Amino acid sequence: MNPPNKSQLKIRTRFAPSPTGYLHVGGARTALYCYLFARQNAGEFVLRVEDTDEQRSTEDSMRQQLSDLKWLGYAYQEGVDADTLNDRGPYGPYRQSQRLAIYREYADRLLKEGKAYYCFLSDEEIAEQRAQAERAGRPHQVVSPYRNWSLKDAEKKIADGGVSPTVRFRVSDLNREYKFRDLVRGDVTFPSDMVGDFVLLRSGGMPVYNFCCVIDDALMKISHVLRAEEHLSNTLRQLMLYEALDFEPPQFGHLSIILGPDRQKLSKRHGATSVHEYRERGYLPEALSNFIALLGWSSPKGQEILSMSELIEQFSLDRLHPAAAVFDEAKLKWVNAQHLRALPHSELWNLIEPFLTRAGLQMPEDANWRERSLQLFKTSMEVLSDAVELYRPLSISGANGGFTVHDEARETLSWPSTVKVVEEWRKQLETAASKSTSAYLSEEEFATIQNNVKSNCAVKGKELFMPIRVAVLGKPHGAELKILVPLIEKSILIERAKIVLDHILRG
RNA sequence: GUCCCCUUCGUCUAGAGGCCUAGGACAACUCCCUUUCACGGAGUAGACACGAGUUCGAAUCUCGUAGGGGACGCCA
Repeated sequence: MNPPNKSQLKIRTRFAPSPTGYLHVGGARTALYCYLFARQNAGEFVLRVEDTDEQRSTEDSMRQQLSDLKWLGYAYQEGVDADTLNDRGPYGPYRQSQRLAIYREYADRLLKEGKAYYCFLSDEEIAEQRAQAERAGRPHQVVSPYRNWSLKDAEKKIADGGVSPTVRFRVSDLNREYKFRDLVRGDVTFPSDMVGDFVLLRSGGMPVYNFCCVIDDALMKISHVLRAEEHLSNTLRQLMLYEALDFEPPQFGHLSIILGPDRQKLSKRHGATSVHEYRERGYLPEALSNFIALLGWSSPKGQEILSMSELIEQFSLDRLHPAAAVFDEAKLKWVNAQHLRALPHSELWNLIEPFLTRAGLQMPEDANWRERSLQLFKTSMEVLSDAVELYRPLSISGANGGFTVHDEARETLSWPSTVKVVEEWRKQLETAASKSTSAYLSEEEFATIQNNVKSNCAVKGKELFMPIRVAVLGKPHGAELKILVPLIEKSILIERAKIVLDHILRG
């Protein structure tokens, strides 16, 4: 169990995505841990949108990310609502672009107290400085000639017009070490000269990440900041700001990053990186959560398959692993398959149906038919989209389920007995069709037919089953015939047998 | 380049100085079940990055080395 923060009883976590692109699986994991930790401690989980990058932020992206978060089920008490995009909660607004006045106020305060200053350096001058530092092998830090200007002089220069300065934090006077205890890494120490005077407000007045982040976390009373490891060194700047602003810092925990198979930071060139893609491919939200939870955390019971409520119950900060983890899709698939199989059939059907519909397939309405089909296919599915190829031969939407004789069938078709078997299969089906008005064969009828084929053709084993399966599916491998065949209309079976016969005759 | 972080089977991890002949899971392989495919079951193989130290004893503590990652933005 995690001890409460000494100065704050209420645990409050936040997830603060920037709406540029899709929700990344790494972001999802951060959100998950924040959610789990808050839930487990009867705390609050806040969603804040960090949209201070005017160029790259889009409302579309925000909407998308919030919708993916909702799909994952990480409900937050406060923040931007996924459906209405309206704020919810007492510490709003929750979009940084709507908090500009707040940031300005604190910037003015720092300016007045001499902890920050106006800087008139141009992009070109900064680039030149960096190039020089590079050549000299010095740290790439900005040294502003304006750092010693008085606020009055700077304000006068601004009043004269023609300039739009940035506001920089004055770290150059600081000369000390900043220490903090990271929730996942332990004690971390940074020397203050690790960073140069950094920007608080851009020349347009738009604040910068490190500045907003500190103000918002403090104002929103966040107790625990769990975020990705790439922010570890930002913590130094933020600690300086907490001090300058006289805010009490939260507890920080820096989560290891997620790597691709080549041990580089997971990115698009590794394949799917967004929650959205996994959603579209037919992964279950509980399974994705289960899998990403295990990337850097382990169940104290050694459990591999955990439901959301088990995650909430078992999660703890002290089991967070500091090393980077490789995203292994094979294991994700396995986890998904486990969750899939545990689902009640009615629910499973509701989940696969959209995939079938999107693929243009149509299945019988009959509940019993659906039940039998799921029974048959459930163990062959790892992701929901696997249902498409499994169900395609059962579609009643015309075009005979897209039936074709598959390449895999070549060997079976080359056997001398195959023609005989398929021909007999067709004959038996036609007889059965003429005897009963039911569209489908019963399991018993199929058994009888199969037996007739067996004795009339004097074949058994592979020579019996494989040709029949080719006549049903177009390939020799697949589901068990005695359950599969009664799921397909007799007329369709007859048609397929004819197609296969035709195929053999044409060579 | 500078600073910070990290390092156990191919992958995710367990491991808090003796319970470690290093455990589990995915993947791989073998066998069993099975008319096929899958499911399921049983097994096999496979790791403490390296080097010093501390200690009676080190995967576990310390220091170095190497490798990987991150930061050094008017991105977040």
